[in-house]
Amino acid sequence: MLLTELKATQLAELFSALSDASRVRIISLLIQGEMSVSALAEGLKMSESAVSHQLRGLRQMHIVRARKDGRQVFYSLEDEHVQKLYSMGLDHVEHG
Amino acid sequence: MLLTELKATQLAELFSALSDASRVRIISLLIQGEMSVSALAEGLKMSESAVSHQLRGLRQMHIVRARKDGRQVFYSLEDEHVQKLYSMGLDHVEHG
DNA sequence: ATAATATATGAACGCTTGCTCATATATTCA
DNA sequence: TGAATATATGAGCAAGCGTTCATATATTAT
Repeated sequence: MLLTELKATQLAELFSALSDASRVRIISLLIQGEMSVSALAEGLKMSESAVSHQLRGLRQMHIVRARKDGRQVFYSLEDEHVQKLYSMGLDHVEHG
Repeated sequence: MLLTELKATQLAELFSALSDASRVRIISLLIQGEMSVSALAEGLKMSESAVSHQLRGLRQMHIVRARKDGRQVFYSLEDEHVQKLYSMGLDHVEHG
């Protein structure tokens, strides 16, 4: 069926969330559970600023959610959709 | 589990295939069956050159395959993986 | 209040991307 | 052979992206 330009754009935006290695790695960590910005930065060996910028984008796409606790902010996946896309993609990359 | 940088990059490349509205629309047409470059260009109201450039990228990612017949080249999806990602993404975009 | 810590934000910069335009290659037809 | 058609390709350009660096904001501790 023919896609409207709007839906094509929305689909492209959704997949854009996973179209960068840094974001993929952020999501791979968040799949295991919520994590603070600095924990993500340390785990990924990225600057906290770079991580924060990426998280902002993911937040705006409603892919992650932020929970503030004291001066830390813990991020987690907003729903299971992206995780499903992630596993399906990983499966494709690993086997076949 | 922690992703290697290599796999994160491969995953990002895979999702990049669907991270642009033009490519999403190309794939939405190819899901219905193989199509020539000019038919794609007409259906999508894109220049044949733009379509051809995108098809080259998709070919290099092994997402589409080319079959030459006379002076036309018919493109089709190389396997069902991308189609599965596409439907899952579309599902997410359409019903929440 | 002041300092220290955690995160967010804006500007700037280099890199990539997707297009157009011109041109090249391949195939068919007259 | 020469013209017409279908696709591919390369250069160039504008827009977008991901980072760094400097700075701002919010929270906690002294």
